[in-house]
Amino acid sequence: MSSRYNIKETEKKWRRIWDERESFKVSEDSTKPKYYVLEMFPYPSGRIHVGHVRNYTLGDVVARYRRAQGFNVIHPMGWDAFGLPAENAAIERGEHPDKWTHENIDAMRAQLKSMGLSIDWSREVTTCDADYYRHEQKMFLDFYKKGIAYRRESMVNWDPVDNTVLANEQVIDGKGWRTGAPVERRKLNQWFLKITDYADELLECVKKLDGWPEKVRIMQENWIGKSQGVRFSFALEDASEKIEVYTTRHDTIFGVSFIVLAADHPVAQKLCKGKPGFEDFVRKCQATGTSEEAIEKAEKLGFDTGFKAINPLRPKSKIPVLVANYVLMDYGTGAVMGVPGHDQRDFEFAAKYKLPVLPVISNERSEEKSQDNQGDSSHTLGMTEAYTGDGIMINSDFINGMNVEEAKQAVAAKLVEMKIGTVTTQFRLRDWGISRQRYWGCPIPIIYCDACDIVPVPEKDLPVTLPQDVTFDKPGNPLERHPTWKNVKCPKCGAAARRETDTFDTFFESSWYQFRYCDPHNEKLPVAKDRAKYWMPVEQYIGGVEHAVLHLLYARFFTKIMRDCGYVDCDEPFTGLFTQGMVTHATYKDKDGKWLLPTDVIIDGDKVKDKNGNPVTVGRIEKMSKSKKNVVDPEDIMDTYGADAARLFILSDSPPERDLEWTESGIEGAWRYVNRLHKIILDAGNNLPAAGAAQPSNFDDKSLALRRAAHKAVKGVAEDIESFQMNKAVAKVRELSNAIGTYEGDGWVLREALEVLVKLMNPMMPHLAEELWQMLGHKTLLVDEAWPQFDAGLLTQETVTIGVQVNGKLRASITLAADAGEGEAREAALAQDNVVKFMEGKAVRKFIYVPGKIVNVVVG
RNA sequence: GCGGGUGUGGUGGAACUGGUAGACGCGCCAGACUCAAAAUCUGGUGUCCCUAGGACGUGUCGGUUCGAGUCCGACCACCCGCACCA
Repeated sequence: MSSRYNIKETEKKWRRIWDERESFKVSEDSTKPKYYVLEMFPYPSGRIHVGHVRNYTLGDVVARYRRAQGFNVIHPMGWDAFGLPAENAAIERGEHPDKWTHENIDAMRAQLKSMGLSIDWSREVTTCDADYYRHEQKMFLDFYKKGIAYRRESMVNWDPVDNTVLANEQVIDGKGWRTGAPVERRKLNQWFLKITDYADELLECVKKLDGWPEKVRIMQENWIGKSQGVRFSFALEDASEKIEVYTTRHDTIFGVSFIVLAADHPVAQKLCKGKPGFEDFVRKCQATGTSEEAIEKAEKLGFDTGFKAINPLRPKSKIPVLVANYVLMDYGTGAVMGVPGHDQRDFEFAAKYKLPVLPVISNERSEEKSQDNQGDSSHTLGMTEAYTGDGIMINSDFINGMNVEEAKQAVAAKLVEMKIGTVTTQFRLRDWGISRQRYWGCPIPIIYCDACDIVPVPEKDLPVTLPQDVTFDKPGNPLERHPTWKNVKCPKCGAAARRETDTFDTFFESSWYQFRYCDPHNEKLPVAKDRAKYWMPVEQYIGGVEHAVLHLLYARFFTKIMRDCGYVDCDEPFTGLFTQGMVTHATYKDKDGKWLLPTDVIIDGDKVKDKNGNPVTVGRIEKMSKSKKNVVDPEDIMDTYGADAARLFILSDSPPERDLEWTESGIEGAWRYVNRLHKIILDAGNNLPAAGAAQPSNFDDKSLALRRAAHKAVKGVAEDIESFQMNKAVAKVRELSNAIGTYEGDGWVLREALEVLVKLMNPMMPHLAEELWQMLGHKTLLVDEAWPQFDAGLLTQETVTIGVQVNGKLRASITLAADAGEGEAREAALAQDNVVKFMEGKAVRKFIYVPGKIVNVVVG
């Protein structure tokens, strides 16, 4: 007869029961308030990692808690199944992406199920299946009809050896990851969605998303980057071309000392045609990858066109025109006015190419260094950086003496009056490029015909499915070289035509899956309008901060264009958002400097060795990654300690928004606690009155104290879960179980406390809670039980102990009635020996009493 | 480079809107049980001087306040994102 808790069997048993009773299957129910809990769906890489466990545990706590609160909770799961890793697996191991992906999904589904998540698996979606992606092909055609989707040229990373497009991730130090060849920027015709048309709405709405973390809202606002500025042109001295620039710092127009153009700016191309060295320079510019980071970090390079531009407000001054690698044609006008005195990037460029610095805003530093600079200085005036703050305009003609804001107004007015400039609003946000030159994605339903140009695939021919017979033996897109797939007849004229061989960016799939879960088997529509109306928006979305900008912005945008195409009646997909931190682990290296898995390391006190007894170096605690081998396998963990212990540990130590350090001792501690809880109920079992027995008429002090603890926990745990402070919720559950563990007294009170405990721990450790609920004699399932109610009368304290300070330093503490007045507090405080001692006989100058908080006696 | 964040004992963290810093864990120490060990249970545990008590203490430096982990300014360290990884 073992009384020990059989974790594996018990957990399996409850999962089977939930499954049999379809406990988590939901449908629309107008009698109940709905609650939509969604975690970012996983990419099916093959195995779940601890980051997934954290994500889905957090969501499950919320889902189970809301369900106990009486909500009709929808909590679905699916697979973000298109993407690069499947193609890499195909290249490396010869496995077909479809097979590889579906096998991974099966493996990961089993792993996720073993976590005991309260998921409605009947709503599972897989984005690489045609019954999912057919709907986005239809939506794309609608976007095209409405002018939201369009085609234009844009830059990609090009590997000149493999003759293939590289993802930014595949560019390492400017070189292709497989070939090592220097990457080039190359122009390609690609599809875009006009997210810039929605910039204003996306900006205005994000400001109102008060269920989102402030930091994410700020990041999105900055990403959209609305600015007010002026667009105007510089004429050239010896050429008829004009150079249009956009600037938000038109106040510094008298400080312009050069103009820079993008290498592929039409004016640059024209002016420099045939100029010695220009072709080389353009090639050098194109040698940087397309990522903003790479461009910003690259050494600034310039090429003098030899031409001079004329400052429209100071026609006498002729300023050099250069071509530079830090200006991009995609941004603004592809030309920038250089103001090295007041822009750090321009300053660095000027310092390197010995361009003059003309300070036009006075501040302490510039006043010392430039007395009366009239605009022909040829040095940096000893300045070490640009001055970007406010100040008084100097060396600036009619705006001298104004501050920055006044100067902006005056210059803008002047340029408008002269009819050479316009005041404009500009966004940093660029249109969303959705074309990918890859096989494993959703085909773009477009046909190119020599006669009819761009022809949408007729709706009756949807979905355009991926051909299965593809090979990955050569670099590049297999669709491109498929013998038959791309050759079709033009739907309009019947002539020979070609399919688009690009596929969608995988952000396309993840931009609307939240809708698909509401109606996952609908064959006609992405989602029926009324179903979306019932379930949307998502009350609680949970995922990593790494998605703070791109995925979340695209999903918000997609919701708005689906709305405008008549699919749904929803403005914002996610009203509540929580961004979790990473999971980290210590790193280990053997004596040869090779990374070691935590399971290959033996820690004995402060000695760390490998399996052969060789010393191991313990490195920094870092984000779990395969490359550093500092990973633990959730399946191993759940096998050894059970899902509840894994869930508990994930929740207990760190606040969810911060990084979580996975430790062996931590998971062991959680496991011990799971067993301890089981033992507490087991020990109490026989001494308890039956469930539902009558409440005694009065309680002794000990009983009252336990009741207080239980009711306080009900309130506290609910508050903590709602504010996502799961670590505090766990601490409160532990406090309650500590109080129960030391309690000896009335059985009714003990049962009350135990039942509260079991209900409070249920969202965190659902298998154990269900088992304990049964051990307490209940026939119902805990998943169907309501969250306990607390008695507010048990939460108020009659007396409080507060600190007494003398001149701000704590000297004593006093216990007072909670509603004691200042007189009582003063009397009690001044009666304390230690208070008298530190007053040193001096008079009370000020007496501060904050009821329930503190007394501060100020003397001297 | 630009944008966003984090920093509290040996350790993960707690501290409500400025009011007794260290809840709850992990680790460690001591005790109980045991022939012994493991497991379990009980107690202790910021540092220093150690005396009932005191001094110091929330990344660093400065400020506001009767009172600062919390507010303000400057700095340091580390982390995340940067549009084709998802």
